[in-house]
Amino acid sequence: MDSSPLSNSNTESYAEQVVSQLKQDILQGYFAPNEKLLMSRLKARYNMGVSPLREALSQLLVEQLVVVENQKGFRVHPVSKAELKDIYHTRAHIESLCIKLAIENANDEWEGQIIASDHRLKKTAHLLSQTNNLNSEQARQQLQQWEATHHRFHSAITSGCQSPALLKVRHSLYEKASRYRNLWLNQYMVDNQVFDTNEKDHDQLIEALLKRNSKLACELIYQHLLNPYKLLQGSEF
Amino acid sequence: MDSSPLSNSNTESYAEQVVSQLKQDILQGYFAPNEKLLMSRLKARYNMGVSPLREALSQLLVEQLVVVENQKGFRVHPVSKAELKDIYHTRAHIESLCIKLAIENANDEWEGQIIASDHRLKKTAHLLSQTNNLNSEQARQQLQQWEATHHRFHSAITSGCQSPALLKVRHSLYEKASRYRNLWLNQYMVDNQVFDTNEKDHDQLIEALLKRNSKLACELIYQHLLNPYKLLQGSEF
DNA sequence: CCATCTAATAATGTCGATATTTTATAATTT
DNA sequence: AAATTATAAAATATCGACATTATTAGATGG
Repeated sequence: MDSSPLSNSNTESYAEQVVSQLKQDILQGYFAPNEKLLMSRLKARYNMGVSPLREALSQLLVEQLVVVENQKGFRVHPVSKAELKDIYHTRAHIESLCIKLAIENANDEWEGQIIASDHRLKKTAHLLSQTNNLNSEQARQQLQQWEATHHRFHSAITSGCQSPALLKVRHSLYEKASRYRNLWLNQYMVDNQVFDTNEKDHDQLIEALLKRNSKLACELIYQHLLNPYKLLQGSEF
Repeated sequence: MDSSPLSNSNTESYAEQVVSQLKQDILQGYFAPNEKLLMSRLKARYNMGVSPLREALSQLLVEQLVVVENQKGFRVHPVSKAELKDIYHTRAHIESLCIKLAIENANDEWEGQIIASDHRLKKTAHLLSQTNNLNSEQARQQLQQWEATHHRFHSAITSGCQSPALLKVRHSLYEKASRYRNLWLNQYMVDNQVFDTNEKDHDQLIEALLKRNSKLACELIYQHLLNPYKLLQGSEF
């Protein structure tokens, strides 16, 4: 038995470690879309040989975060307006489906998690609203915190669908959508108006959820998830 | 330019080749669920070194066809009744969604593909109905042919949704469902009754599609895709 | 000056070797 | 005899090296 509660005693392989790092670096835009991923550079950055790197890239290949061409190595998956649209709309459909199923399985535990994560999110948003300069380093961190909390709120709702397969799809689409957000969302697009709208959306959604109004909840989440898309749509890149 | 019409002049890497072979071997049950995938054995079977094999396995890891534990190597992904249920139901939901969107985008080209692939499928089924012994080698091949044609029919319908992301999800779920079919479907479960029911399902579905009756079509496809699940549900394994 | 061919340089994909860890087997103790 | 420990065998994860292929830079010719 293991004394430390959350530690998984068996160590992670290099390949497993580098998957999450590489993924972060692609999602957050450290590597630009379509950028060639030189093995020499990756070896230096992550301090390991080619074998674990290629295994990690093979995984990201399936997740469509990188592309490969034989004898020409790996590149970061390109971005396009068409893919942006596809990802955001598919994600909206999928999460809508999650919510429909979650309402069918609704129980007290589920409701509790929603209320709790909504509360946490409101607190984080409140903190952010008091930050004057949204370009400061402090604000950057708080925004990231808000993002994480926001995601946890949505996860709390969708996890009620009780379908690992569907949740895995949802998560994959969330990641890809977040990449476009990180790449294309200009700083000045995020203002207090956005957070206000978000909070209103959530309040409406929660009301529909608690009333088990499936149709309305699905429609609300669908529109809610398309909000960032509408902002991104006009972006140049 | 390339003279031979379909040849992609750049050769496939070993890793790319072995992905599809390994996948086939897992989906068709050559490797049993949970079976340990010894590198020595894989090297001998596919005639290559560990590097391309590990890269291929890394891809199948993301597709949840294998699992890995550090320092203990790869195993075939286990099966369970819970996963069987999840996969089949999620697949039914996803394909239902595909059809809803396809009807929204409906056009003549789409209708044509449906009619054509339905025709091909009926011919294949007719051939099969004339085969007496369903256990013969000939029948086995015809059944596989029917499966492929059946899949093409459904692909023709769903491709109308025009969403690469959604279709990718659908395909992944199809593969995983086919694994359970191959592993658990007893020979004697497939009889002419099954094919008759299938044909009736399809006729109803096509009628709903052509009439743009989205609600009905979604309900029909959902039930249609759960048919094999109902058979498999009771299987021992 | 631009295009084409050639030489060099660099990067890729794969293999074999190695250190480490796990598993199987034998020996020892209670 | 069962359980524990020690030993041997096997398997894994990673690295460095090599052959092959792609890319770049330079030279040649139009």
